[in-house]
Amino acid sequence: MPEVPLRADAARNRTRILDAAEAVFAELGPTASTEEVARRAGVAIGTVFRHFPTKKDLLAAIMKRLLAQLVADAGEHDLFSFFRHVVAEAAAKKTVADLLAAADLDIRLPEAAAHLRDAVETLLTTAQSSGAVTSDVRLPEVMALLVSLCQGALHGGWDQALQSRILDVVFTGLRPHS
Amino acid sequence: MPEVPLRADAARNRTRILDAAEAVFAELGPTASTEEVARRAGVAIGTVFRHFPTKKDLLAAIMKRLLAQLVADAGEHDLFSFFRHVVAEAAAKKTVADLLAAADLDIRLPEAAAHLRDAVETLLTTAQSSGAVTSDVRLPEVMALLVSLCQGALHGGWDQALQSRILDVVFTGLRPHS
Amino acid sequence: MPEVPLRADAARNRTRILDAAEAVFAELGPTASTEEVARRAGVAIGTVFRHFPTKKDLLAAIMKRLLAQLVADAGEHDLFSFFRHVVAEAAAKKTVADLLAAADLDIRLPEAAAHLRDAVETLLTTAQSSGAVTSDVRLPEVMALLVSLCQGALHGGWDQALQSRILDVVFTGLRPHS
Amino acid sequence: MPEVPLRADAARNRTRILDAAEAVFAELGPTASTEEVARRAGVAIGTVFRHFPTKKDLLAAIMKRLLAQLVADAGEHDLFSFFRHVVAEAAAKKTVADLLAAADLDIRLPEAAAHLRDAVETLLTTAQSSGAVTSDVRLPEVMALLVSLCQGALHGGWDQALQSRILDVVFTGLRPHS
DNA sequence: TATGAATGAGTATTCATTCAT
DNA sequence: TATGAATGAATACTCATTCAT
Repeated sequence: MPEVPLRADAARNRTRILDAAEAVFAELGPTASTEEVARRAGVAIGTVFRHFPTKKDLLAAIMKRLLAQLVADAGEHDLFSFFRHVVAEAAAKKTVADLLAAADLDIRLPEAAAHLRDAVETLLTTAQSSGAVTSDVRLPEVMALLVSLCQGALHGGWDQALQSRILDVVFTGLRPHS
Repeated sequence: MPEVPLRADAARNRTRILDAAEAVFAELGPTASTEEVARRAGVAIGTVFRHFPTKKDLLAAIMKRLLAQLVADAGEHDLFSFFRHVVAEAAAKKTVADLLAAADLDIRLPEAAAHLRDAVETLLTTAQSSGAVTSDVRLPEVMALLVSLCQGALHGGWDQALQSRILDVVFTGLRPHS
Repeated sequence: MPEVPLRADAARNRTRILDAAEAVFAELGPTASTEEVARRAGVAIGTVFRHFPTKKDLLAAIMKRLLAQLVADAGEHDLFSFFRHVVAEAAAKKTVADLLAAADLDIRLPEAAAHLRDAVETLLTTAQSSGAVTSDVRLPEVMALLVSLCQGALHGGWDQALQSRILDVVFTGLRPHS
Repeated sequence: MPEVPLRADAARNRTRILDAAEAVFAELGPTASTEEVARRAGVAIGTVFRHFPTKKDLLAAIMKRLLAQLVADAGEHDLFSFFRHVVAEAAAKKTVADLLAAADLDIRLPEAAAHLRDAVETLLTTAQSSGAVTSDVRLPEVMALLVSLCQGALHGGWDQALQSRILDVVFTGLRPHS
């Protein structure tokens, strides 16, 4: 939702660049070169910098988009299935986790981060109301576990079965216990 | 434990460099320059490269030492307190988590990684025998949770209380449940 | 005085751009970006390049206009007051001096330069006839002194009083001496 | 006179680089690329930046050396012949004038600039004592005239004879007048 | 004719690594 | 063996200029 609507071609390039950047940083980590992003997007380097004046801006834009997507996804999940979904995404896209965790996320993207927190809070409250999750836990530790698991999934190369068993441990920890 | 024993001064330099590198990478992340490591170690850059022909080698050496330390620490802990210990270390030293998680850890340091796995396996078996941990869980998910929490601690800036609540969720998930 | 008369709006843009360029280069020096000129003129970058196909052309056009203005001013001055006027302008507008001095001025703007020379020659002749200036000096050194003082004023940041004392030395040098 | 004496090879390179830089900037102006300086000096680009961490530092170093040379030269001249000498140098080396005039000279090289001012002051005082220069003029205007003439010589492409006639005007202006 | 997005060569600077002293 | 100067590839970013809309 850009403040000034872009020309059609500019908008198309913006998207292309974001897509390419997401892929490149997912594959090669955040030290990948902007030149590589341009190459993969099929545009000249200047075009990348016209859209994102700084590499940091480019990274921030990716984060923003990813977080917004997660927030949108939250609507179709309960807390546990949202965990599964996010962790699966993280395993696939390096960036999800890297960026979820970016130290300065709150600094650079306070709104986007807050939205995600809100979405998870809703899921948590619902889950607690329905008795699926113990009322002992609060939002911060739930967010922290989500982030941790993403990071783990990212670096760990877990297979499907293992991922499941890991999440089961955490879910058990979140359920009400006598 | 070098195969050919080093001259005393060379050995001293090796240690100095490792110490400096640990500190530098902990502070500035793995993109910190080798030059900075040399400066902090009080040796010339050439000396660093004589001992560790590659930056990767230097990073690997740090990992190896850190893992060895963790293995040694394992002896004085039960599974839960070991979790607490490792996570606390990770929060303090960027490197612990970064390196625990390094994708190519198994590839580059297969032995060191195996040793840590063995140590955790011992703790796990003991914990299961004593009934502290459910016999449902197996080593891989325990390792994965440990790694995930380290990563989370690293990037999350958790305070003491939050860290405690997070671990409680996981511990509950690991305990036997009716 | 374009050879083909411009449409009214095009002419207006041309002037706007020249005004903006003069201001921008005066403030930021000749390394200021053409984009900044466009911004300040309130036109798109393409418009600047349509009117002045090259940055050099834009600079040349400014020079031309400035020189023409100086020539016009000459009519209202004697040699000494003209010196004062030009030097004061130079102190105010970086460009006057920079451009007066541009190495390729004669090459790129032979006519405009010749006109200025003519104007100064008239002033000089008049001054010599009236006995205000020694008949020993000739046009080239007078022009050279004028250019030098402009350059000096430009870079020197002279205050009013100093500027006066500097000019006094030169004027004394130009006056008839027993 | 570096604080820490350099290794012989490093010192040799430092000089080479300064020489090359002086030539390059003289020819192509201060926008010439550092790469060109390296090429002309016969060293790799990294070497230039090891010696002068910033392009500004390199320019400052040239200035410093040039100013020091001028100060040294002052000892062998009276005021008028010093003027001649400096102006002749400026005509030959773009840099002398450019740098003499550098807006931030006082900011970046206060000592070097002060030394030159001192040297000229000595020459001026002597000239005034001997009656060669009027006691009306003071140091600031003398410095300003020197700088202006350098700038003029730099950009003007004056031939020998013209240079002489220009200086004669200024010298006449400086002499005692009835 | 005006717009402003796209191009791409060019520039300062960094840093792992090599090698002469 | 240690030193630290030299190397040079790599990288983020700029800006004059072109061209599709």
